[in-house]
Amino acid sequence: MRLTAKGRYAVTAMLDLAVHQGEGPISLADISERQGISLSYLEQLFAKLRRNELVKSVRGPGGGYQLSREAGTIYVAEIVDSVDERVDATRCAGRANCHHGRECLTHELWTDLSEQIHQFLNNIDLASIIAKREARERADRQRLQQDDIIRLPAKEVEA
Amino acid sequence: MRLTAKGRYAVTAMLDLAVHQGEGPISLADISERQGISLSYLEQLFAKLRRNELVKSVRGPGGGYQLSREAGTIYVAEIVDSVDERVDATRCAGRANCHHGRECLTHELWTDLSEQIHQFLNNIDLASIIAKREARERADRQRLQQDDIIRLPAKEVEA
DNA sequence: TCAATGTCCTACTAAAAAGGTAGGTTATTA
DNA sequence: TAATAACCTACCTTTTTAGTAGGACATTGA
Repeated sequence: MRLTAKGRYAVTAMLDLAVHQGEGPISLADISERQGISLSYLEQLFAKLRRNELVKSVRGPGGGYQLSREAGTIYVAEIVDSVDERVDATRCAGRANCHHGRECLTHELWTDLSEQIHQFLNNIDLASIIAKREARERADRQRLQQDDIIRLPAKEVEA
Repeated sequence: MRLTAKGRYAVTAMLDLAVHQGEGPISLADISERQGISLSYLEQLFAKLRRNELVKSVRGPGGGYQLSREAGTIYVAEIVDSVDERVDATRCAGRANCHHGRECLTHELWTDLSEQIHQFLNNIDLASIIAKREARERADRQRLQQDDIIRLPAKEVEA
């Protein structure tokens, strides 16, 4: 599991699509402007996202991209994997200095951990990221209203 | 949160230390041989790990490195952060095209997610990675013994 | 029909990061 | 005092990142 700027761009762009879902196809030019990612770079990323069937495209004027599935069924791990194409492995399998069997121990520990991270990201879908944020904003607004009504000193509200 | 080979090397090396904890200082040469990471590269990584007080060193013959704390109190996120020194930000804060406020939405969604990942890795300590593996191995061994005794067909055991 | 708008595709490139070399100095031990 | 191993700095090669350039193809609407 790698997690670089490339993956971040892809997730950000997919979130952008999710947020504007239902407004018809979204052009990469729009995303480029909104998210500050170069158009050509987005094109390369979306070529991969399309090959992995995470988005579908509409060509021609008024065209653009849409999520190919519901935002609630697209998981972060899929997105990251699509654009990052794990060269990975790096296993000591073919290594000369890894002959005693027990030596591989921590290598395997790492792959175990890596698998945990992957599963974690495989449980976070686009819709829930958006929902989580909206819930937080609602809570923030409510807290502010309470402040207005009860006029608690700021310090107590913090806690 | 970045997650590259660099971070993997660091975590792997730290796991190696954790596994050999109690055997006195472990030299980087040992880790280099066991894990297949170049000595000089390890030196660079451990300079950072030491600055972040995750390991302590003993110089001279018989010297090496040891975890500065119990393996159960060292978390993966700390290790990754130590060596990866997030250039990060990449926030649109100073961006020209990010003026309408609402435009930043997905940027913020990403940082939210990033924070989630960070918290996840901040809850996994070295000892628990090792423990989890040992538990699994015990389970595997027991299953094998059961096979021996009951002689179930392999297919049923799988399920 | 044709110009505009978009995806789609390939090749190239500048800059940064990853990963590794080289060549030391310093502290410690036997 | 020789060997060991941390510690430090500068450099270098390769890979990856992020972006450019230039176009072909599909679709729309004027």
